[in-house]
Amino acid sequence: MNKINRKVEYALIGLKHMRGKPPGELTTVKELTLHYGCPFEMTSRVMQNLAQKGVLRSEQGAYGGYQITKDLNRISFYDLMAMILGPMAVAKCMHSSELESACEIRETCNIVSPVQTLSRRLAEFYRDLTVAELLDGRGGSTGKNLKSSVVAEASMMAEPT
Amino acid sequence: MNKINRKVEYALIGLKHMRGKPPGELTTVKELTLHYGCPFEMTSRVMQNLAQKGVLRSEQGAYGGYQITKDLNRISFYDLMAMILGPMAVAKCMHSSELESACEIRETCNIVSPVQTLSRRLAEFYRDLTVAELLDGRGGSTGKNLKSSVVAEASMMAEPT
DNA sequence: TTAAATACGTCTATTTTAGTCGTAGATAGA
DNA sequence: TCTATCTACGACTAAAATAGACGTATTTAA
Ligand code: SF4
Ligand code: SF4
Repeated sequence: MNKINRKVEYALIGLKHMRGKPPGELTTVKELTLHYGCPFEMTSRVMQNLAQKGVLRSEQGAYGGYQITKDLNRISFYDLMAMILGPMAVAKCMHSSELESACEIRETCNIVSPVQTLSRRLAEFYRDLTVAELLDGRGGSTGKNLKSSVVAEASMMAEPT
Repeated sequence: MNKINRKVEYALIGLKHMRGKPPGELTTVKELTLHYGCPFEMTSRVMQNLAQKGVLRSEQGAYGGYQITKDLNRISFYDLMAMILGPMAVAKCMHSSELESACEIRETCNIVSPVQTLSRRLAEFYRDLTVAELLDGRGGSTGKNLKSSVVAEASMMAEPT
């Protein structure tokens, strides 16, 4: 459950790879597929997305490739996901302005407010986490959780049978 | 993206419904399907899961039904999801003890550590959020985000084209 | 004895995600 | 100018996860 999207992983792989390079040096998609075994077309598409959003600069033609142009400290993980997957919608009844794609239960639903709460807080969480923070690995713990021992009780449980 | 699981929604619907009742009064699945239009079999299964985990008490036979037995303040949203969906695995390479279901990229992957970081922090987030807190709607904001204006910059963007 | 409920294994349909194919366009260098 | 090598992108197919249905057994109050 709650699996991270594969495209987003490829984005992280690419960004991590490019970060370790001297400034100005380009990276081709082929290079990424050879190093990490990620599928060419998909990775290519992801890089194109990031280029469109201004995170990368693309250079076409022979000896072309991609290059990071934006400070990864200024890009939240939320942004990264949104660039690749579009805006986050935690449930069917959100962002569905009109009738289209709305939830068939919505009229009688008693948890719209809770779900909106969840959506808000989850977005907050993702926006608060920068891509640089993630890639640099200094994400041990928020330290915020010293008070949560009250909740930990029921946490050990197996898969539903 | 990041859509909440439907079964979990049905669980919340059921719990919210039962919370509004006088103690001792039972709730049938049929009652839930009539009130909220959620599918009978699925909702039934979800309630069975919650009963097995001790959140609900089930009474069989005619005039049977379900009843909340555990303090929802002591159940994290993480727990609720885990009861219904099993343990959270943010990526293929996690919790896959042996060769089975492991990521085909794992040997060369350069982002295992970042992904583990994400996993840890996300679990922390979900464990820190109680079901009661969610259902009662007092989940405005964590107030923790006053420092995140630096990140908000790139947040307005449309779907990938 | 019966009606109404939970319990649960298995199956099918739908939706989402992952990955491929084919082609067009840019550019450095021979 | 021609070619190798790259990005750009629309459309398509395959695989996996999610959502839901069916069938049947068991429990229990009336
Ligand atoms: S169930 Fe309620 S909350 Fe979930 S999508 Fe439908 S309406 Fe929104
Ligand atoms: S890509 Fe890297 S992080 Fe993601 S699953 Fe495979 S190994 Fe784990």
